[in-house]
Amino acid sequence: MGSAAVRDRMLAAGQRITRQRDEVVDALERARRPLAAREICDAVAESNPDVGRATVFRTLHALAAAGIVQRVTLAGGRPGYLLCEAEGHHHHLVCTSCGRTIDLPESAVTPFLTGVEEAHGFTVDHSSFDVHGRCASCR
Amino acid sequence: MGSAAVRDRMLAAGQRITRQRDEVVDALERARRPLAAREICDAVAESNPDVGRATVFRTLHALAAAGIVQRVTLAGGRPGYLLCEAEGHHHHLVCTSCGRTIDLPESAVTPFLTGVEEAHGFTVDHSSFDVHGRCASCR
DNA sequence: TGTATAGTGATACACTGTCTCAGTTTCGGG
DNA sequence: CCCGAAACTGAGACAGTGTATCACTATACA
Ligand SMILES: [Zn+2]
Ligand SMILES: [Zn+2]
Ligand SMILES: [Zn+2]
Ligand SMILES: [Zn+2]
Repeated sequence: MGSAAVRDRMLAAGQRITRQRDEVVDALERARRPLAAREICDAVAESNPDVGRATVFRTLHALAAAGIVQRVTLAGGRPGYLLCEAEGHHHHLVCTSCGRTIDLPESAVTPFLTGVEEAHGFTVDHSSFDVHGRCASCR
Repeated sequence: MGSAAVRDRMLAAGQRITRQRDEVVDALERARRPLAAREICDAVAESNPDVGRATVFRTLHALAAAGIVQRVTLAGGRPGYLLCEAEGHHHHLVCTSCGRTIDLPESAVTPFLTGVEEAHGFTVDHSSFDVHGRCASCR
């Protein structure tokens, strides 16, 4: 696994460390930007052609459940997977130019959601924001 | 077309009114909640089995371009299509219990996005929020 | 009514994702 | 270090989403 922290979080979630999961994490670490499922399959197949597609999806699911990977929406509306330093659920700004992402601190999001809940009598269970644009270095 | 307003907006966008597009709008009007592409295809096929799948997708694209239909994310992450009273791009709260949606006024969203832009030197081109939870009447 | 052009249906294709099932691997305990 | 329960895997089938092509048709507008 990429790091001991990642390893521990997988084990803590009752999940096992396998060769295949290593490959998926490695692919995401090398990219340092969100990848489409297809890109992950291709990257993994390059170092180990025997890894099945189903395993890649299962791994992404397991990594997301452990809070290691976040599912984001790429420009064009297609889903992508992102390996994050930050732990737990959070939101991202996605640069349409360089493809990199910026973590959005929860402190910026919580007041907004609270306001929405109060204004509409709505209880938020889950939220995910797709914010696309240009990062500071791409302007 | 469902209403004269919808008809005019299609024409204003250089788009034509066809029997097939009528069926799609009717299906969405009857549902009064976001529908998956598959559900729309099924509903349309019920009243006119000769409408092709490709046409349904093209119609949804055309309706979205005219601001008549909004693409939202259903519980489970699957895409859905919603016929909105409100014109133009806006965001929604989606109730995981009854499936209905609540329009989020831009006045609630703009300050949040402006704050994000200022805090990160980011220029927002497009945003879409998936907010799932329970509406006032489902609690 | 005529006509430029937008729209259509069939079909093929690519991507995302789930499920099953028999066989394999991992991890923790003894 | 070995064992076994349980997690994991690969293959393959299946379903949904969405785009592209192309010959044909219908619409809007003058
Ligand atoms: Zn992140
Ligand atoms: Zn950038
Ligand atoms: Zn709306
Ligand atoms: Zn509700």
